[in-house]
Amino acid sequence: MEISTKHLPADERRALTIEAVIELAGLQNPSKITTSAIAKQMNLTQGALFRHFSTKEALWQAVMEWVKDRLLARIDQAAHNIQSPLAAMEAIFMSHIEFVIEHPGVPRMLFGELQQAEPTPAKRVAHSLVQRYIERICACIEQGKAIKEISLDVDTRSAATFFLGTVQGLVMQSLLTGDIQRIRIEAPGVFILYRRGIRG
Amino acid sequence: MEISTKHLPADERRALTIEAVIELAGLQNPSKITTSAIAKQMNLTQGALFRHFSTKEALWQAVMEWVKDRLLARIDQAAHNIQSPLAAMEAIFMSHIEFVIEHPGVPRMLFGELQQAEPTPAKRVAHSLVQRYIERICACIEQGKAIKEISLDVDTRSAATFFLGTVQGLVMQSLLTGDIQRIRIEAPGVFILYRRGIRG
DNA sequence: TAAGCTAGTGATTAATTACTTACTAGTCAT
DNA sequence: ATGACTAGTAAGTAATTAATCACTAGCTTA
Repeated sequence: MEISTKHLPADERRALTIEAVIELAGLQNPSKITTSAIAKQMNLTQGALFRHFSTKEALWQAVMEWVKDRLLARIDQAAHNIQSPLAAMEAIFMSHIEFVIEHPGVPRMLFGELQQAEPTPAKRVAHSLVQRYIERICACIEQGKAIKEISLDVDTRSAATFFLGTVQGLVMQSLLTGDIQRIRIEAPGVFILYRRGIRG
Repeated sequence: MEISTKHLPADERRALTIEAVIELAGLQNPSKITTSAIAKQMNLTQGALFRHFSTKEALWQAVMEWVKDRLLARIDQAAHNIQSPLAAMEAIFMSHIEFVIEHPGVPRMLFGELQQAEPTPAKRVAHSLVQRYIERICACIEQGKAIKEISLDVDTRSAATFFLGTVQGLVMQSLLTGDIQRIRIEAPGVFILYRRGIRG
């Protein structure tokens, strides 16, 4: 239909810009994405971007907020209405993996942003995303302990960090093989190992 | 004694340059380290660097080679003379953690380099480092299976990826807290979880 | 001590980058 | 249709970056 229309309303253009950044982040080092590259990706001139985002930093912040909202919503929905904490964690794990497969640039941006020396606005958002994510995993683990599904001598916080590290490890693997789809196949096996590690 | 001597022999200067890069990588996003910043870190003019490295890319390759040699040597030595495969893996894990604490820039550079779109020389080296690392972990796991220390229904490759991911997760945690030392405290607990996951 | 080489300086360069601006095309309400 | 507003263009700017170069200080050896 309307492929590559010029003159879009501002909010649509903003949304498209964010998507363009996330797509590019899947193809190259996120911290090397230039405003020219973003503009090119969406058939726009470079200057036009600054009509919608006052600075590049503001754009990155918007991107991280998009990521935060979507990812947290996704895992919340995945865990919704699942009684068993362990089963909820498995659902969160798998939905996170699906999210990463859809948007391979996301974990790369997250990690890159957390590395930033100065506390940029985007880093702040990334930080709060990870913290909230870990809080939710911690809550599952505590519930699991309460009903003896999870071993009491597991350190909750360590196990939650470990959970996220597992995803990160799968992402690293995909960077090595260059094949993102593979992590969908490997993920269940890796989650089994994780579950055996914390089970009561 | 000889603090900040000028006019060093070329190989000493090369070594100091590599160390300067690794130190800076612990403080800021590795892909944003400029040649000026490196020179400043070692009290040298920017142009002088190019007497020792033909391009910045060549410098990065040298850095990754330094990392590869040191890290592989470290884990090999850690596993040396340990009979039990599981104990060897624990020794490798802990020595890797110690290495990361000494050089927090290293895992950040590794991950960043693997993200590079074009296959730069540095990326090639990073790639081979990770592959060799994983091969060694795979070998331990296979040995462990042979003597029933490790469960036979564990997928060797997944478990090896998982091993590295665990380290990566701890690094991520340190980026969040800003405290590298903390991972030394958390590491043993996390390894216990890992071991429980694969134990026979 | 003088010659010869090595390593460092400091100024310069071309390319790239985020951002600006003067102008213009497209859209929509009246 | 017209006018007002919105979004896009294209050219430009200042700052930063990797790399170069002419020159020089300082070891080393004869």
